[in-house]
Amino acid sequence: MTEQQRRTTLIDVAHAAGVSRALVSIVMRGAPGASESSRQKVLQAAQDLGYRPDSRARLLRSSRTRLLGLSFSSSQPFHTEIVDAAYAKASAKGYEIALSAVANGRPESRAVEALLDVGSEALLLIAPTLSTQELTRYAGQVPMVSLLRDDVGDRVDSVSSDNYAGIRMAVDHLTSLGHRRIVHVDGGTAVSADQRRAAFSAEMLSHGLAPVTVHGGPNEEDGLKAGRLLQSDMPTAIIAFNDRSALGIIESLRAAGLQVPFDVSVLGYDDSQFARLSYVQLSSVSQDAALLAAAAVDRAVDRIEGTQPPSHVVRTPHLVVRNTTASPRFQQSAEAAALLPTKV
Amino acid sequence: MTEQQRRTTLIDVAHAAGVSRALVSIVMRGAPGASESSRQKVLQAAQDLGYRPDSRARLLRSSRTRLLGLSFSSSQPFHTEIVDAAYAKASAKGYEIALSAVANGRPESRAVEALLDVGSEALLLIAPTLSTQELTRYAGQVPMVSLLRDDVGDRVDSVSSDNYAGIRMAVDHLTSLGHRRIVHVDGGTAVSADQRRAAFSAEMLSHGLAPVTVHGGPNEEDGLKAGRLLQSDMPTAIIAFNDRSALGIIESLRAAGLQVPFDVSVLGYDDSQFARLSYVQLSSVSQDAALLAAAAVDRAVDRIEGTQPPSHVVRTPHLVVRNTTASPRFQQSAEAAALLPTKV
DNA sequence: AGACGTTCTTAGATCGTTCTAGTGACAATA
DNA sequence: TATTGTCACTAGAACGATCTAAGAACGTCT
Repeated sequence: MTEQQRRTTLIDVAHAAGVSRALVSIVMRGAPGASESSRQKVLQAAQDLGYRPDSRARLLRSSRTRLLGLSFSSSQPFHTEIVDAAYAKASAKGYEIALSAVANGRPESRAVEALLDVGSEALLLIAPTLSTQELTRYAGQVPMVSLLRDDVGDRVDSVSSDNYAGIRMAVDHLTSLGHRRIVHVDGGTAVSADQRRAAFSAEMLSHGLAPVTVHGGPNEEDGLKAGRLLQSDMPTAIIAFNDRSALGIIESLRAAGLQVPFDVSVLGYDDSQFARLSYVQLSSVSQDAALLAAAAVDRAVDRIEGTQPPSHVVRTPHLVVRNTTASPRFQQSAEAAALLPTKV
Repeated sequence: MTEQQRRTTLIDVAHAAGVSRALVSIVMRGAPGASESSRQKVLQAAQDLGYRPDSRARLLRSSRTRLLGLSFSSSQPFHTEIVDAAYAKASAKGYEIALSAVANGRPESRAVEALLDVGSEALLLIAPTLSTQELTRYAGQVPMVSLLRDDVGDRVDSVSSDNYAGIRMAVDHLTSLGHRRIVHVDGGTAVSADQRRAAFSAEMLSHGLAPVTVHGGPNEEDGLKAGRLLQSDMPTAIIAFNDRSALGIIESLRAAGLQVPFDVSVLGYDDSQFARLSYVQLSSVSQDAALLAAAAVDRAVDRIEGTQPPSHVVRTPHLVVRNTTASPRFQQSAEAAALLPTKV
């Protein structure tokens, strides 16, 4: 048979079980008000017919889809780590996740509208690039939670990681290792890049150090280019905008015959899969994707089920020290020198 | 106002424009049967009220969602390249894409059912791991297209890349460079791994060479481990299961002080983003994600809109030679030797 | 026996669309 | 003038679920 068989509906099940539609509905959604015997009868019939409730019809009537819309950027592996964690958390709370990717030629607004069309009860956006105005407009239709970005106005929830704290940890870590010439390869126009750049400047100044920032971006090639630029005047430590950039930077150092961390220390950001690869072992500032995602799902569900106002959750990241950061060479010799009596 | 405003519906627009629901419906879906003047009136009213049709209701009635379900594995960057291309193609054909990820703790069946619940008219599965039986069962409900895997029974469409041809190209390329000791680091239990392993054996034998295969897997760590195993008896060329594995292999060679491609040639598979990174420049067998995705979307739409039977499309991959393959050293000296008069 | 309270069950309205089968109006044809 | 045809428009029934309100059935208490 080539033709697609008609979908089995409540009515079919009701017929088979010899009861009314309404009773089947009650049983299917586990509502109270059905005797154990008829419950069994109905479940059996549903099972036999392979019945699956039609979520469109269900939603149309009840305006509940138990669906959370999640938009992410397909080119950012770190985003997919958040996606994974969000799935787990949502499913634990009895929600499904509808995914929509932001890709080349597919702006965030398209992604958002696709998610709304499909019936999402709340929207989670990873590092949204929409203007606060646009976000606010969408937030009128459905609760919205922004991940990794917190300047989203007061109608939109946000769950983000404290970029200032993260950069502070990074700088503290490196200075405590003895580094003084530290460069930040920034994220260019990426979300959070401004905050991290500002945080870097502030933190370096507070250590009495010169904050040198070079232009970078969110991926390997950006890091590679920035690394080449630094060739002529190499610092002893580099704080990258993220792990991918850090990989590019490390590669440029390798090409220049420099060893990490012996000659130069490199610190990433995100603590993504890359960082954990056994041959990379990148020291990195972890935003903990899983916790971030879980918090965002919690927020979304709270907003859907309660009447709480939007809130802004900021998590403090933590530092994961692996094998790409160490004391600078000159520092070691300087320390050695310090052990000697000072000859004026 | 904290409360969520009620959705604007056809009725609201009809009121505002002073016409009937039905006419608004006609205008909104661009159907013939409305005068230009009232068309304008309705569009204006819809615009003013910010009306967006409710796809659930629309679908419920018309059983058309113009939605294609696409499942992918969140941990495979190559899959997200396909996702990107599928979005572009689908949107060109007037379809939206519903995404569902296969992740840790989220089996493919969950992903598939989520896509069905949301109203997908056809399903595209990237490298499905479901049994042929299960696939066939789902295919009874909705057209299904398998990507990158072709042994899916005759009820399911498939769009795949010819693994035999791909491996043949790989082996031919390396042998023509002069390699004779070529090892395949396989994909373990991954989809397509069997075919590539078999193809490798067949092709090597047809060249009169010994087919040596070592156990690997689909990611960097797998490649790394396999590379270490090879240390004791290093071939002159390695064909990896995919690019990620190739990266791990290269890393293991680097660690052992071997240079690619000077000491050992390494060939990847997929021609993914990784391969194209300027500091990697991996030679690789390209399956051309964009074309594969486009073909799969075409198939799905054909199945939805026509009554064609399932078919199996097999595309021939092509080789992209970059900087990780070259003639082996000993071969060069052998060639040099060949130039000399043979001393018996 | 009748009134009453539970518990189980059902009819019918409803959600926001699309679709079928009309109704009117107006021009063209006989 | 009556008939036919076209075109713009509309009323009302779907679609497959949920939900409300009300009807059976049954036991318990006066």
